[in-house]
Amino acid sequence: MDNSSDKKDDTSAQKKEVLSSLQKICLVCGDKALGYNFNAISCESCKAFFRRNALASKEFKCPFTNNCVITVVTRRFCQKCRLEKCLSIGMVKEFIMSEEDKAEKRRKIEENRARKRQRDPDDAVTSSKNVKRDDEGDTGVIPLQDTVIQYDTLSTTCSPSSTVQSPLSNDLDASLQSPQYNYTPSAPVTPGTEQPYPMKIYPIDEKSVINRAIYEQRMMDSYIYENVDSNMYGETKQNSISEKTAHRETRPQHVCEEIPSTSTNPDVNKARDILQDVER
Amino acid sequence: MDNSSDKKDDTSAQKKEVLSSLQKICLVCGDKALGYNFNAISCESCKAFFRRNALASKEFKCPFTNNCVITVVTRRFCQKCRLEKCLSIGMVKEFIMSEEDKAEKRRKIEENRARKRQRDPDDAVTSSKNVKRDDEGDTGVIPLQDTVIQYDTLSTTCSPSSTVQSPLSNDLDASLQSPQYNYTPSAPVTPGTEQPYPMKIYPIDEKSVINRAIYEQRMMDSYIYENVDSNMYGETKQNSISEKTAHRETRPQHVCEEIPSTSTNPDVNKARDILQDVER
DNA sequence: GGCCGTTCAACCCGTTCA
DNA sequence: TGAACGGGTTGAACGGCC
Ligand SMILES: [Zn+2]
Ligand SMILES: [Zn+2]
Ligand SMILES: [Zn+2]
Ligand SMILES: [Zn+2]
Repeated sequence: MDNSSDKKDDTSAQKKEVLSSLQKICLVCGDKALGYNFNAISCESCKAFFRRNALASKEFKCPFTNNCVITVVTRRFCQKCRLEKCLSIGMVKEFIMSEEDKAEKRRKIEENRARKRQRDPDDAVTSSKNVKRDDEGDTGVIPLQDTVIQYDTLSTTCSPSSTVQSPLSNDLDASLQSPQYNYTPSAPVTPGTEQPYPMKIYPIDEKSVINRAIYEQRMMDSYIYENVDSNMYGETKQNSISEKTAHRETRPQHVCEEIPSTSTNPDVNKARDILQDVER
Repeated sequence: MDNSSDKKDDTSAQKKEVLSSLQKICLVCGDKALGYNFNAISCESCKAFFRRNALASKEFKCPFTNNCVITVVTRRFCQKCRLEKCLSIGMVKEFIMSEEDKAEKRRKIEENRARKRQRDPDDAVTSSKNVKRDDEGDTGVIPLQDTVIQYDTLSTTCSPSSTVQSPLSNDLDASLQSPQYNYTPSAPVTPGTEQPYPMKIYPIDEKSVINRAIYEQRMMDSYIYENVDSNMYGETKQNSISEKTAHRETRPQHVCEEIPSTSTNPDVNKARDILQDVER
């Protein structure tokens, strides 16, 4: 069908194109993907799905074998398996902004807007998102539309076990015994500021550590593509592309930019631990 | 300037539109349909009928010869044949919410309502006004979305809520590819030790129907992919603004959607035949 | 340009009521 | 029984920071 791309004339541009097209497939459902979302190549819908459901405290249930094949068509049919697949292909729920993060972001945006408006008063536009109604005795200055909602409150109970293990780490280790993973037990990880988080929410520090780990994971993505591919994620399309070996050097860099830089802690070991924890 | 693809896109869009208008016909009775219900294009009445009766344990009896032609007029006359037709054209009774699910949903709605009430204790419905200022005149009024938050804190067990879940793919996979998969009704394979649905047992024949639907679905899948692949995945990118109606193409879903005219599913073909008959 | 969150219309499931 | 409706979920499009 794609006769246009038949010519594989080693133009690196072309190669790259093929490569990129290969990677533009959601690892969850096979739909078209634009890039990474929460650390995995995924489509817009799976991105939204993951963001909406991964932090929910409730657990979906699949009345069958917890093995539903997720495709662009069937993805809506079983939330449980879809979410599980999201996790198994490497989406990281810790990357979802917490309520606080979101609030802060909103605040920042508002700030910027205000600044800009001040600079160009004539062009005033929408702006203020939360106007406070006076008729109600609201105490705080909090944006009213999103109540706090602690998703993690209580109920850590779930996830007792079962579920599939993330193939990612396993495959990683197995397929390429990366020497870079020789970690040594040390890791002080300065506790420093203690976060009053009641539970599962990772303090900033830890989060950045996770990011670090994620970075590594990403580095491995290309390998996964090469080795695992069709057999692992089962029947996602026919896929067939033969020149897999060609795409070695996927994605240039841009990996590090995600790291918030709040903490420069090079503690990869810990990161890995946490990551595995997370994956579990 | 890829006008060629443009044209193709156009054509395809057009075709799709025609198709979609054609498909707004209930596959069961020929009445006007609004969309999919329980995985098949069907009218409101057949939807209600199916929901009410598909899970009923009692058997209907055909007053005639089990061969009733179901039309918008005759659909009331024989429940037996109507239900059968529903199943044969691809409606899936597993998509009907279980009692448990419904209760959960009700509870959730109630919860949301309460929360909202609490937030806006004063009157309701002030949103009649659409403040859609674009240019200027910063009114200070904000859109104030009334959609609510997604993750509600603590719902314990969750459930599928509105979207249907179905193991379809799984079953499909199993039954189509591994014949050894002999699903025994007694063991729905619930990892959870507790009893899921009170009546989650699927008789064999029913299952085959599901599988057939799923098979169709999968066929559809590849069909869609082929079609979409070139024009949409190829250069969708910006896609430009254009009409809103144009976007619908990414959503191919469901079983017998755009089956051209030759379907691999005899039932659907038959349904279509009958349908045409009916229309006459 | 990548990747977050946000928005909103469409979809589809259940409920209600005549 | 079926038309009308309420509402949760989904996903495309978009805004915005980096
Ligand atoms: Zn996806
Ligand atoms: Zn499932
Ligand atoms: Zn009908
Ligand atoms: Zn009959």
